Amino acid sequence: MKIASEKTIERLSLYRRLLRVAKGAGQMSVYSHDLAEMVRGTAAQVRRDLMEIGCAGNSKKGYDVDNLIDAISEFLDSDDVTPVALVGVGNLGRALLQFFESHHPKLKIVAVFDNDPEKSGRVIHGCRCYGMSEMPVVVAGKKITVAVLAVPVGAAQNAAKQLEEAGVRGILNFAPEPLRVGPSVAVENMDMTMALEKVAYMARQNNSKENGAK
Amino acid sequence: MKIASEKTIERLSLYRRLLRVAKGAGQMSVYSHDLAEMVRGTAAQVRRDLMEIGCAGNSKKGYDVDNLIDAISEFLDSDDVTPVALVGVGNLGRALLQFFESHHPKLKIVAVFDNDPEKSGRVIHGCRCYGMSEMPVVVAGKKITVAVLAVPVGAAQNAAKQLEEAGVRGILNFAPEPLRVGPSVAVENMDMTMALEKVAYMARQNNSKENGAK
DNA sequence: AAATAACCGTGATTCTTTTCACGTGAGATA
DNA sequence: TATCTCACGTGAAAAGAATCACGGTTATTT
Ligand SMILES: NC(=O)c1ccc[n+]([C@@H]2O[C@H](COP(=O)([O-])OP(=O)(O)OC[C@H]3O[C@@H](n4cnc5c(N)ncnc54)[C@H](O)[C@@H]3O)[C@@H](O)[C@H]2O)c1
Ligand SMILES: NC(=O)c1ccc[n+]([C@@H]2O[C@H](COP(=O)([O-])OP(=O)(O)OC[C@H]3O[C@@H](n4cnc5c(N)ncnc54)[C@H](O)[C@@H]3O)[C@@H](O)[C@H]2O)c1
Repeated sequence: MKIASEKTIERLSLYRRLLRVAKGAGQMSVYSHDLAEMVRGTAAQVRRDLMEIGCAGNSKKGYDVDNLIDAISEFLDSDDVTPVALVGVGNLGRALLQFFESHHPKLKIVAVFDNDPEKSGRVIHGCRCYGMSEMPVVVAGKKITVAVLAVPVGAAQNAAKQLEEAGVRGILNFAPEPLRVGPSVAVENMDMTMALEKVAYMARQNNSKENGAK
Repeated sequence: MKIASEKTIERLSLYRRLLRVAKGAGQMSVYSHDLAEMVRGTAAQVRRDLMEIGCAGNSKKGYDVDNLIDAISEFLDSDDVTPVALVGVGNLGRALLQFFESHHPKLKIVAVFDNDPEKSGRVIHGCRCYGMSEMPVVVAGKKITVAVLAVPVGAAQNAAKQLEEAGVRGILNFAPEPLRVGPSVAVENMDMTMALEKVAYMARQNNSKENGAK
């Protein structure tokens, strides 16, 4: 399968979600400009993204919603459910566990890890919690390749290392700290502190634009 | 003050955080390549970013850590503490509330809103919870311009509208749904579903790269 | 059946962001 | 003091992403 740019992948994920709600509302087909409007982008870009995954519409009815969803799914998803590990079951970890429990058909959290001995062995939201030392065998046993990392800052780098060694190839990192891992591990950072600082900055720009300051 | 690209702003936020830990470890100065290594970028880019905010180092000792932190802070932060609102105090909202309570000197959540009458009037993590109808007066009264949005999908667009009307100029949105707001409101999406799909995709790429499939 | 209109597919273009690479200057070395 | 080294500052080149714009196709209208 061809490879697409990260930006395109992000947008495809978005398109699919919006297409699903459109489908739920009974819509059978969409135009590129409809999709564009939904994601606040341009029609040309939508068409380009869809072209990347070799997806054709026709000129009078646009794209068939079902087709599109299937095409995007074939591109983004693996054929079977992808097992995911969660590391760190604190406030955020628990929220995430519950959130992903329901929201995704193809991504399933199948194991959680925590170094708190209180938690080891317990079942949280239907997931057995393992100690960190059990990671290699559990990860290998369940063929886990993707992990969500929600441990405190100081512990993130180390946990990432352990995950890498256990065979994980993609980490969604919530700790506000860049991870050092080998080139065969993809890391995506969800840095909320950064995000909030950014909106605060931009809000201030907007504000002073309004209030006179040229 | 000059305007910088969003990417630059993101990196500045990251630099500052890493500089603070370096400072905590007693380091007095850094070279551009040190910073670059920390953020997994290039030295040239670090220098360019710092140039943007008019920040000079000298050739033998690099950049002074204290100076840099101050320069970035002057650029990113407002002079006084920026008051922030949180809308939606569910699982995620509570975690965020607790998280930001401690972690940031210049951004402070000063009010939370929820439409659950159970929560109205209660104090959660030191924050008074208001009903949605009280938003206009509270936001105006506390001069809030930035909000964190953590309500369920169906409610996000509406809440965003209310925030906009109340005077908010920047929204950090956790609902997996693009918001339609006017051009004077900056929106930053924290779309975890998208992020997880993305790492899963990339992990799969990495995996098949390793296992033969050219 | 010809004309019209709307929208897709995509080469070419423009705009943005990143990287290169080299002149400069400050301290170390001899 | 002269030279050497190393990192900064930055114009120029390269790479990457978004937009433009137009030919082609398909349904509808006259
Ligand atoms: N809470 C939030 O809303 C929020 C927001 C943004 C970022 N974060 C980040 O997410 C991470 C987790 O936040 P949280 O609020 O859930 O923290 P938390 O303290 O509530 O939970 C951390 C969990 O990790 C476990 N843990 C600690 N050290 C560990 C280790 N070495 N190995 C394995 N597990 C370990 C703890 O037992 C605990 O269960 C932190 O890095 C935090 O900065 C949290
Ligand atoms: N929980 C997670 O880890 C997680 C992860 C990613 C994204 N999200 C998103 O964040 C949002 C919140 O998630 P959550 O898990 O905290 O949900 P939740 O159901 O636990 O909390 C939602 C809160 O919003 C309040 N609310 C509902 N309708 C409202 C309205 N119209 N106006 C004001 N408040 C209203 C509810 O009373 C509740 O307190 C959702 O959009 C979810 O998709 C959550």
